[in-house]
Amino acid sequence: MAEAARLGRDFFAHPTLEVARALLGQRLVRLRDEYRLSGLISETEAYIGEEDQACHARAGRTPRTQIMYASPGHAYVYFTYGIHWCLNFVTEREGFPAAVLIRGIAPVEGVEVMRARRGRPDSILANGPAKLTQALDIDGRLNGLDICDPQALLFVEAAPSAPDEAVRRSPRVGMGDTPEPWRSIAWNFRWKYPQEIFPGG
DNA sequence: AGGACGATTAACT
DNA sequence: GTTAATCGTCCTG
Repeated sequence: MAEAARLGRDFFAHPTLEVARALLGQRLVRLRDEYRLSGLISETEAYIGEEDQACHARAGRTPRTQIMYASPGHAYVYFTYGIHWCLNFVTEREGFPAAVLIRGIAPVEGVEVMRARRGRPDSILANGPAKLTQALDIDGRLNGLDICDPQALLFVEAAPSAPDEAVRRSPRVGMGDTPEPWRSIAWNFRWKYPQEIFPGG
């Protein structure tokens, strides 16, 4: 089976809500020396501009948010709660801070390695933003990576998009004291894929 | 310089 | 449902 095409910059150079929706079903791939880890993206969330009071860029350009102002197709990997790493892909255009948070994947390749890394049941191997980064060995070393670079060891491969009837939209998770309308706006996208194919989604 | 809190998770009761 | 873990980031003074 030939390697599928990596998604290029054009895929990410669109309105963030469109990119977040289009990513459902695409294959997130992490290459290591000896093996390949991958999964189909099952949940995403959009963070759009300095006005979005849930977006890290609400504070403007800072050392942390600088990468969100880069050209689309860059990885924004941030550290939170003193423990966890979360993965985003920069969208839209250079100079405008926006990104899609990857919140879940359905493991496909390297499941044994993910099991070993996570030490948890398969049903909850990678169904959370900080779970998938642990399963795929993604951390701050990958912050700022251009995932459209053909040499990159983290990228997204083209795959059939999730069908419309299986996509659900809801408010973003973990909004805490975020003011309205940002707290309740439905910028979370989830693929309700068949349980019999990928338990735990 | 100090403190509150976080785009979370897992282990409790 | 509640809470600890654990520290970078950002805001206040």
